[in-house]
Amino acid sequence: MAERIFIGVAWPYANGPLHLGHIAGAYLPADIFARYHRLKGNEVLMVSGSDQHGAPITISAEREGKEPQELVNRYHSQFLDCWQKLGISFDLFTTTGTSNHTRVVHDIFLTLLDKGYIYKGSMPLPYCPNCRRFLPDRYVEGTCPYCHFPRARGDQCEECNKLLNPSDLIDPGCLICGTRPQIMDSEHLFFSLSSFAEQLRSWAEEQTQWRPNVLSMTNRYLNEGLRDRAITRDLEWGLTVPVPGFEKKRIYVWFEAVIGYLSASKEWAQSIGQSEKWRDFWQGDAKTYYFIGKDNIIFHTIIWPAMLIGYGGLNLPHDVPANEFLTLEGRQFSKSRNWAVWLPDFLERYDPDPLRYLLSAAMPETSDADFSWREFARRNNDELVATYGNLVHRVLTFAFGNFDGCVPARGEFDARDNSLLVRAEATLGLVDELLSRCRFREAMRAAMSLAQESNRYLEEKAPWKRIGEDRDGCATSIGAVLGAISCLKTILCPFLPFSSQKLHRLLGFAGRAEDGGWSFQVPPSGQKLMPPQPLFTKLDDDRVAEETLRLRANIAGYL
RNA sequence: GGCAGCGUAGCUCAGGGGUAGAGCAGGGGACUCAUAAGCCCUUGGUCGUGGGUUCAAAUCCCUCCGCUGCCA
Repeated sequence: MAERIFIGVAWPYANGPLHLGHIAGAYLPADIFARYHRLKGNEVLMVSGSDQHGAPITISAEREGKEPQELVNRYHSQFLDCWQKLGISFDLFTTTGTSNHTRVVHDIFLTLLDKGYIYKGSMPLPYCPNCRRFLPDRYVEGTCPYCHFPRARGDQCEECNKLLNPSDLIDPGCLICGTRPQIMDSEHLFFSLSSFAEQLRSWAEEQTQWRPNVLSMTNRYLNEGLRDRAITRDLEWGLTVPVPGFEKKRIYVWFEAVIGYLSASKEWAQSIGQSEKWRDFWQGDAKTYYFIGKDNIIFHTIIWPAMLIGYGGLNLPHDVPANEFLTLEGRQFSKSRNWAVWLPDFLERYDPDPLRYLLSAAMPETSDADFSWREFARRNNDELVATYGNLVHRVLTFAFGNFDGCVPARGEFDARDNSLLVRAEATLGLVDELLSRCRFREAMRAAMSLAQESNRYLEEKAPWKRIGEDRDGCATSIGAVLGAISCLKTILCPFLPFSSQKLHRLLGFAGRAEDGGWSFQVPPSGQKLMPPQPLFTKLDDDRVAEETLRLRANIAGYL
């Protein structure tokens, strides 16, 4: 029976390009999961969008002398381009800048206000007497009390990474004019997170499918006690507050961004002309998954669920398979230090599937994982090319050259032939089970071990020897191994969609590799093969050296 | 500073009270269809340190060291 699967993916912040850490953390696993479920015949809705509001955007824009909207538009189109090139198959990738989003956010805001979950209060905040405005944390700069870095921000010191309050800073100043801010009370609206403590706790206790890191982070937060949070800010850039007296304030970005999952679903439904269709994915027995990095866990297991409970009538997250972090050559990715492999840059020079392979095989599922160019080249050359790519190539060139470019007519399978095909079928089942539980690394390993088994089979059958003495037996072996390869094509579809499509065509199939669904498609005898081409190419050591040098050159400019 | 997690073969990691595992790298071999790829065999580790519980600890508990994250 077909299931309905909603997949929400973290909303990238539109003030800078994406790097490989974002992909490994959320976008790739979400896409693998979505493609897998579509292959299974399930109905999938995968959405996300650019997060366009908040102080970091206005600061970046001011630094570049641009309007926030201009900056945001640039990164949004860059994101779209990256999804297309990397094969991240969103059903909709929108933005928080749509009128639809505002409408949905205001609806939730006003409903929570009506129900008493949002209330007025005041808090002491830095105020610049010269600019005559309250300053968001990031608009206060001063000397870090810990490391004495002279330009620490009011929320965090970029030098030593300590979290700060504006009042911690030595000699604080307004980021815009430099005037020393005063502390004044400002009226804001608060979300009564504490009202949901009991409901959240009993709900979280039932979520045995969650990963240990997600469970422990959530429990720790619940145990510390939930505090109400201010959900408005003294900013101009952002969503308006639909409450009289708050015309000059804006909704705090984390509060409205998570609502994007719902507003994007409604926008998607509109776009296909069935405006109520979003309900299929938010109500009833649809399952809801959120793919995010570990820094986002509590927003998806505490805050967003609290908002959903408060609003009522919508499904809570079924699973939040948060990944740990990807490091780069052993160090944290850092935007401010330019220590990163930027995705647009990467995709200009490399194909998507080798990256998808590496990040699947070394996904930071249970602990942090490291990306290095040397490891990328090694896994590409020694695993992807040598084990899988070469298997496909050696079989296809042999079949194409010896059997008139067709899948040969085969005889009866013997025990060995059958054991290979049984193994292929079993791998299809194993990967199915692993992917349904979001075990990506293990699933990829299972697929690769089928490729190894196929190579082993070939050594045993040695069709290159038998072609002269036992042409029929040889044809049968080639038929069996073509079956195994065809099965691999399907299994790897979620991970390596581009090369699976290429292999689909090379095997002589028409249409799309996904058309057959999650099933074992054996190429029929007589099917015309395409002239073989390698699926992947090797990366030589010079490329590794060149890329590593490029990385170090980038960071050198910032030290 | 508080709280979690991690530290296992040269590298990347899995396992998790009962004679140490995988892939890759290293060494040897047979083969040649294939992107000098693939296949077989094989060398590597007192499982971070010091204690404790147990008949038995890499696995449980505590100390310490190192790394990472969350919170202040």
